[in-house]
Amino acid sequence: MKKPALDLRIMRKGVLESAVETLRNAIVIGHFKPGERLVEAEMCAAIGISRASLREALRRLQAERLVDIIPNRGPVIPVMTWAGAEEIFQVRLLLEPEAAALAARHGTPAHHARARAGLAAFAIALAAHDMGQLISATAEMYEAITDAAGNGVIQELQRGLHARISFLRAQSMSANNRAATSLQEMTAMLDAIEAGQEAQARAATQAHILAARAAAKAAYECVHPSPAP
Amino acid sequence: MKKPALDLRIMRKGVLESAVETLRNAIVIGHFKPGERLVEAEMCAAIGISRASLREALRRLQAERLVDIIPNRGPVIPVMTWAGAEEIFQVRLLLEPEAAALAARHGTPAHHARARAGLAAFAIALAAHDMGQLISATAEMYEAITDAAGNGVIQELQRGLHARISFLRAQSMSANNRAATSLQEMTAMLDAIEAGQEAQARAATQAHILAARAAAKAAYECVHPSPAP
DNA sequence: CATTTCAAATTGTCTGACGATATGTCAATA
DNA sequence: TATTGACATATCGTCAGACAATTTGAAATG
Repeated sequence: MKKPALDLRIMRKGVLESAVETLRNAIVIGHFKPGERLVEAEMCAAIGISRASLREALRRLQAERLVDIIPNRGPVIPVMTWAGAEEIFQVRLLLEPEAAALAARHGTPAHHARARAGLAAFAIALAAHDMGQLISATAEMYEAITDAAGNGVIQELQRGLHARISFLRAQSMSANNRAATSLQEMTAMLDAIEAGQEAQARAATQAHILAARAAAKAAYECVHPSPAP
Repeated sequence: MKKPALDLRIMRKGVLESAVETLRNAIVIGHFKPGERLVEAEMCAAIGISRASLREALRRLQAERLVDIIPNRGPVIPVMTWAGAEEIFQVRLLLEPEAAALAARHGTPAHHARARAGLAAFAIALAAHDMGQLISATAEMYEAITDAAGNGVIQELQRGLHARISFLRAQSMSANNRAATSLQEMTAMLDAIEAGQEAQARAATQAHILAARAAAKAAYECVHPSPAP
């Protein structure tokens, strides 16, 4: 009994783990511009870790497709074409309605509460125009839903897909009043899930994704003015 | 003009990249037992690279869920429970029939040829009882199909899911004469895809996955005799 | 037999180094 | 002027070695 006793082993993350989270968050939030290079030395200094550790972190993010590591050029924030984004929406269209249906069938009150909390946070962030919170609240809500669905693989894939289009989401959210209608759609999803109505949950989720895709496309084409050489 | 001139820059993989492939292959083939620890020092010696490089490789594989890295214990081959495998089949059931349908719609003769070649390799490997070739041939065929489908995200996810259950497949293939019937099912898939019959391609793929799941379950329960404490 | 203590094994992280590759600069040339 | 070539700089790829922290198995102890 020589240890400080109060070390409940909770939250003992190593330098590496924190670096991954820090970087992932920075990328998802949009702190780096697409195409921007991440010079290793600079990152080391910024985060305060050694190059070896940083590179390990980058490998993880590379596998998550959150950074591109170009041989002999180093890490780069990937540029997302609209075609690429559309592929992701296409997959979301396959996964998430199913997840919603599963959640409607297997969800517990605890899950519903958590999802509602996420939704509430979303509403608050919406009023506060806090883009960062908006995104993390969305993530939390989906986390609760996929948790309720009971399929860890879907959850994991969903997480990855969302991360990849997060900055697109940020744009489409800020543009228009997309976030407001998004709130309504998500509310409909949760309503159906809580009511245990699988078909309706599926439909609501599908509608939500389609709307999100449309908004994202609009936002994308706004930022990327259709070029003509 | 000091370089060997004939180095068209094609195929210039670094130590790291090759290490990832080597390890991934070894794991997928089943060269390591589930739960087995991968001691870094040993791996370095075996592959012939530095610890730094090895750890970077392991991080990639960790993100792909092909190794578990337990804090202060190091890399471990993940143990796949049946529940986990079933989750994967559930997701495959969502992705692959759709991919087959897309392939039926967009596939070109070149794609079909490649898929057929993969299938042929599968048949050969089947006759030769070469498990390794059996797995890589399957992978090649699916690669061609998802390529034809034209959705890179589906392809990437599919690749990852297959890798994860590959060793399970190895078991179910060897057991029974699963591989033989599998060959028939895959032939049916390709037939439908080449004929451009979307609905049929979807159905055939679904049937194939369901059969594979059943076989995998049988094989799993055979290896893991239902325990009773 | 349960518990404590200790030493070996292994990981987490850092530092420093060196060749290889890419990219920008600038002069020489057609 | 535009193209080419040569050089310098920045950065990456990879390695070797070191040291503290942690896990773990075994010996020692009560």
